[in-house]
Amino acid sequence: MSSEKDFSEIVSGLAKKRGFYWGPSPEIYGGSAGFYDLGPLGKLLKNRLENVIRTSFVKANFWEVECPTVSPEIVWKASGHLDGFIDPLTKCTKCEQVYRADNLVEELADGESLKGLSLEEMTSRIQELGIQCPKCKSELGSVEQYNLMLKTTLGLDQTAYMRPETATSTYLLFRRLLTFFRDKLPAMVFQIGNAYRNEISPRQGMLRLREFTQVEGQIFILDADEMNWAPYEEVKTETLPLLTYQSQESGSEDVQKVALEQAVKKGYFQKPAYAWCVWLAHKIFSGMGFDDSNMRLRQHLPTERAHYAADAWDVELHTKSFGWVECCGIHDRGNYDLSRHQEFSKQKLSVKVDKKPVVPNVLEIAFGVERPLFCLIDNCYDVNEKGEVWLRFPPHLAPIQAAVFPLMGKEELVGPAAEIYHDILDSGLVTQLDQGGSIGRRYRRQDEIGTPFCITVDYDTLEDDTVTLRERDSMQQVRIKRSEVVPVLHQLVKREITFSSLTT
RNA sequence: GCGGCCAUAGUCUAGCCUGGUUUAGGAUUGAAGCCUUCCAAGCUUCCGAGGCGGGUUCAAAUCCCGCUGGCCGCACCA
Repeated sequence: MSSEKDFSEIVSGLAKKRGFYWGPSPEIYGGSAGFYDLGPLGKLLKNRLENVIRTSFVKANFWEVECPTVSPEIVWKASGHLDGFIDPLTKCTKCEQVYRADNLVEELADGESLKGLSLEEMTSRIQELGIQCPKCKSELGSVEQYNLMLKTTLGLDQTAYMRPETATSTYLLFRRLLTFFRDKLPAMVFQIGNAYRNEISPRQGMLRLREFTQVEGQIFILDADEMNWAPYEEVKTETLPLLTYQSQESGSEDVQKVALEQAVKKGYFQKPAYAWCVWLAHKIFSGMGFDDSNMRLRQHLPTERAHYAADAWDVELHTKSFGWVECCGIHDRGNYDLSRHQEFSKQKLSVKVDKKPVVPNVLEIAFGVERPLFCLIDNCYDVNEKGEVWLRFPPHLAPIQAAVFPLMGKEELVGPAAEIYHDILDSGLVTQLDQGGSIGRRYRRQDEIGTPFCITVDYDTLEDDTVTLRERDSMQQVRIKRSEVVPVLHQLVKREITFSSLTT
């Protein structure tokens, strides 16, 4: 087995070679870290993941919205991103090493903290404490803020920011949504769209991007409903692969399969509605091709979680490139966001409960699409001792679902192959017609981009109207009637039948 | 952002140290053709490269500097 670093390069090499993703973009100008282009196959794959996500949310009674990616400064003032999500940085005046001012103080001065101080106060506090650059013992410069939002300007002079999360833009719709949902809570909406973070130094390719597609599902919900949640009752006997904070503190990475209701009983989840959100996140990731052998739900340690959060869990996926990768957060945001926007916008963002105004809580499922996209390619990568490569995508996620070949490039075989190709295309599947090179080479090409099924037209086809259907993973073939090609492919892709059922 | 290492066709790589011998070599992929009745077969032909910008020199892929990007370590990842 190759080292972890080597493997991520193998994955990226294949992705680049076969048109999954390219970068950093713009490549012909040298590229900017944290930006990638999706090639034709990568875009198909991403669309398939987004379709799974969209379908899962819709089936769970969420409604989709889309908001602008740019909002004026006040929005981010209210959300807390402008003041709260800055990093106070200080730079050594001599060696130019940059430090997080708050971390540096907590580390070097016992019991001291910069929490709640202004930038000027932080600077003078560091001087008072006599803190110097740990590296070269020189004086540190003044504390400055580094905001992770990308700044822009609307019109001539209105300051605005690219959204660092889609969630905030969804919250701004609360009054409209309340009307749409006819004043009834809970209200469930989701958004799939781009978000932007001006990372100081993006690394690890597709895992840390400055522009990425975010998915965020929101439930606007009242206290009482959080504890009494009908959808939870329907799934509470299902099990989830949990890694609790207690096991982590005891140094264990062992996942326990725990039924949802057991997890609530044991206090891993405080609220049934939150537990259901964790279940839904797990279900969405299962649909995206990950199973419990490479997925776990990890509870945040008490030190990691925000002070107001009773429950805090992540979905993590295991990769051969980077080990466990954090891919999704399930958050109990309380009523912080709506309260803040109510305060800043002077608009009423409450509902009446027992004749009193109450600002609802928000439960959130949040993740980026590019991370599971990368993890799926990583997980599906397979290579044999001859160096032949397979991407073993589940059929419903494969960019190209079926390829059609004439056994040889003869006119009498190419004609029928082209007809079958068009039939498959018309039926709504993505397919490819390939007559270049030997038949073996063409099978291999499709293996390498993860096409689960290939159809080959040979001389028997001209006699008895049958074709061979070849499965990627087993490399087995079966003859089926030409008229069955389209329906059989659809059944295979939807996993209604297995390939082996055709061979008996 | 700091330190170390690095950057040659789509991909992997040779040459660089010791400047001229190179029309930058190979493998693989890709395209066209021949052959071929099912798993990267064979033969022929073809496409395709020293990141960007400066400097040194008669001459730079080769030496030097800057930028950009990558990897590793540190920091960062709300």
